[in-house]
Amino acid sequence: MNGMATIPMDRAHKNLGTHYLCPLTEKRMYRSHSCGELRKTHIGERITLSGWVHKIRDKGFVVWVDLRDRYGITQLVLDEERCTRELLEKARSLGRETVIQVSGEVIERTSKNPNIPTGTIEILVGELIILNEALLPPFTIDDETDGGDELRMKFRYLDIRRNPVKNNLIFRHKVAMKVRQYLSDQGFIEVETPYLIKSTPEGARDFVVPSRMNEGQFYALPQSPQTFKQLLMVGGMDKYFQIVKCFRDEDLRADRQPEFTQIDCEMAFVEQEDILSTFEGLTRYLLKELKGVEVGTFPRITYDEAMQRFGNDKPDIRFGMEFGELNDVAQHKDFNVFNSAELVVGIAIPGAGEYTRKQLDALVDWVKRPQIGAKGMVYVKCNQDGSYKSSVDKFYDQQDLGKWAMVTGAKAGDLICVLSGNAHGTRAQLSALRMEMAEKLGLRKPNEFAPLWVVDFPLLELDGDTGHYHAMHHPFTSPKPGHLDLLETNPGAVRANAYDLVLNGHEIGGGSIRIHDKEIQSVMFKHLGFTPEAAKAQFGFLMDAFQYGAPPHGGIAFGLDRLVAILGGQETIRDFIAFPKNNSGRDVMIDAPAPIDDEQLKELNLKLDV
RNA sequence: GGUCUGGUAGUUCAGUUGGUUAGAAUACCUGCCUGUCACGCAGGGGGUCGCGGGUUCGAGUCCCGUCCAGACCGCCA
Repeated sequence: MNGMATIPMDRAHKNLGTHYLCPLTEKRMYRSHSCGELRKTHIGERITLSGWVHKIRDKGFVVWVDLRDRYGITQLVLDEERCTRELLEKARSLGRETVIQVSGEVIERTSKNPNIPTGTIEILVGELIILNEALLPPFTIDDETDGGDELRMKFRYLDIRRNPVKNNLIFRHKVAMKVRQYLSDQGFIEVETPYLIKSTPEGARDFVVPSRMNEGQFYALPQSPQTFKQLLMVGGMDKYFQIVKCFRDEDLRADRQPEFTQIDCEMAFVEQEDILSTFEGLTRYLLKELKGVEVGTFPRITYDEAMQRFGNDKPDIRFGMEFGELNDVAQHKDFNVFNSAELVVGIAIPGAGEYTRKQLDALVDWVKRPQIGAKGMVYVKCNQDGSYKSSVDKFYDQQDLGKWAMVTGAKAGDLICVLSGNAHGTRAQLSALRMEMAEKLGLRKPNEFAPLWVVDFPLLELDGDTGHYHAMHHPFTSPKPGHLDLLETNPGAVRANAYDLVLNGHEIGGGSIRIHDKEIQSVMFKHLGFTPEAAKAQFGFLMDAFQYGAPPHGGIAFGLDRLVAILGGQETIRDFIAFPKNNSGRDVMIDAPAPIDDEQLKELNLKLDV
C-alpha cells in the first residue's frame, strides 16, 4: 500500500475554483490516489492525482499524458470530443517533468496496456492544474536512462525519480527495517553513540573536526563506535545494536565510501559461538524474508584454510576452482622457476582447455598486469582424450601433468593455470585470476547466495614497511585461549577470537570477542607499540572502565551498504546510497568539500598553509 | 602515491595513415496524424571536439602538460 488514505470521491470533490478541499479537514487535497493504484474496480470514480509529467503522446485529436509518482504511472487522456479546446491545448503544451494535478473520471481503456499495473484504465481529465513548471531534465527519467554516471550524480534528485535507484533505496529501507525488527525481537536495544569523538592513530585515517570552543583541538568522526559499544557493555546494556554512520578518510572504491553505514552489534556474557549463531540467524532471516532464499548452516573455515583453498580471506564459494598446491609434484624436475619458489599453486578452469593460443596469451598478459603482478603463468590443457599439453612440456611428462590435474581437480576440457613465487603474493595473484575467470564464465550468479564464516584470524599483522606488528582487526580483540604466551615468542602465529561473515566474495560483517581484562589489554597495547603513557592517553577511559566490572563481551559489525548491494545482486554500493560521493570523495551535486571563508577559519583559529 | 581507460551536439556515442562544410541515434522545437503506450510521418535548430602549449601547409586525430570522470593497486585496525 502507499500509505495514503483513500477517500470516496463523490464526497471528496468539492471544487473551489482551482483547488480541491478535503471534506474532512477542509484543507487542500492534492490527490485522492497515487499514480500506481487505480484499477478496473475504480472505473466510474471521480479522482484527483498529482505527479510528474513522464511523457506526452500527442496524436492530434487525442493527447495522452503519462503521469508518474513514486508508486507508478497512470495514463491521462484528453480528446477533442470530451474536453474543451483550452484544456487540450494546455495538456499539449506541458513539458516533461512538470508537476501537475488533475481531476477526472476513471474510465476503461479502449486499447489496454498489459505491461503496467494500471494498464486497463485511464483518466479522462476534467481539470488540470500546473503546480510547478520544470526545466528540461538533462537526461531521461527512464529505467534505461541516456544519462552517464557523472550527470546522474550531479542531478541525483532526478536520478532518484528513476525506478532502479528508487527501488534500491526502498529495498535498503526494507533491509534496515528487517534488521531492526529481528534484533529488537531478540532483545537488542538500539543506542546512539556520539559522532564527535577523539582521533586515534591506529587504523584508518580519521576525518577531523576543529573545535571552536577548545582552541587548537580537534574532534574526530568515528571509524566505528567500537569503544562506545564496549562501554555500553560495561554499562550493563547486555545486547546493543545501532544502524550508524561511520567515517574513514581513505581512498574510495566501487564498494567503499568515506561515510558508510554499519549495523553495529555487541553482546555481553557471550562466547564466539553465541555471536556466530545469533548473527547467522539474522543473516538467514534476511535472506529468507528479502530474497526468499533458504540457506542451511553456514560453513565455517579458518583463515588459514581460506588462504590455502582460495588465496583470499573472503572467498566466493558459489563456485569451485579451489587451489591445488603443487610443490610436491612440480619441484622434482629442472624447472628452476618452480624449484626456487616458496609456493607452486594452480587452479583448474572449467572448459577453458579449448582456449586458442591467442586467448592463452591474453590470460598470461592479464596476470602480468601491474595490478596483479605475476611474473608469468604456466598452463596445462587437459585434452578430451586424457592427454595433456602444457607450456612446460620440456620439463614435465604426461605422468607429472596427470598428478597436477589430480591435485587441482582438473577434468578433460579444463585448463590448469599455475603460478609460483612467495606464498602470500602468489595466492593473492591466483585468487584474482580465480575471480576474474569466474566472472567471465558467469559463475558469479547474482541471485545465488553462499554465506560462510571465516574464523581464527591472526591477531597481528606484520607491516612490511615498518617491520612492526599491528592489530589485524582492532586492538581490543582477544587472543585465542592459550595463545597469549605466543605473543612474546611468535606474534605472527597468535590467532584471535575474530571472525568475518563472507557473502559471495565480499566481507559483509566482521567482529571479535573483546578483551575485558585490563591487564591483558595492557599487554596487547604493549605489543602494538604503545607506551603505557600513550595507551593511557588514547584509551585510558576504556582501561579505567574495565576496572569497574567489565563483563565478558564480543560483537560484530555489518556493512549495511554492501549487504544491501549484494542482496540486491550488485557489486557497486553507490546506487544503494541516496547521495553518494564520487571516486575522489566529492559530492558533485552540492560541490563538497569546499573552501571556507577567512571569517570561519579565524573563528576556529586555523591558518591554511597552501 | 601509482597503473589503466575515457572526455566530440542537451544526452549516449561514431569519427579510417593527419586533409572539403565534424556525423548517427535520442532529446528538444514546428507541422501533420481517429487509441497511443520506445507512437508514427515530415521539417528544423543545436558543436570552444575538456583546457593550455607544441609538431605540421593543415590537428577532433600525433606529442607534452594539465583538469575532470571511472576501474584497479597501495591504503581501508
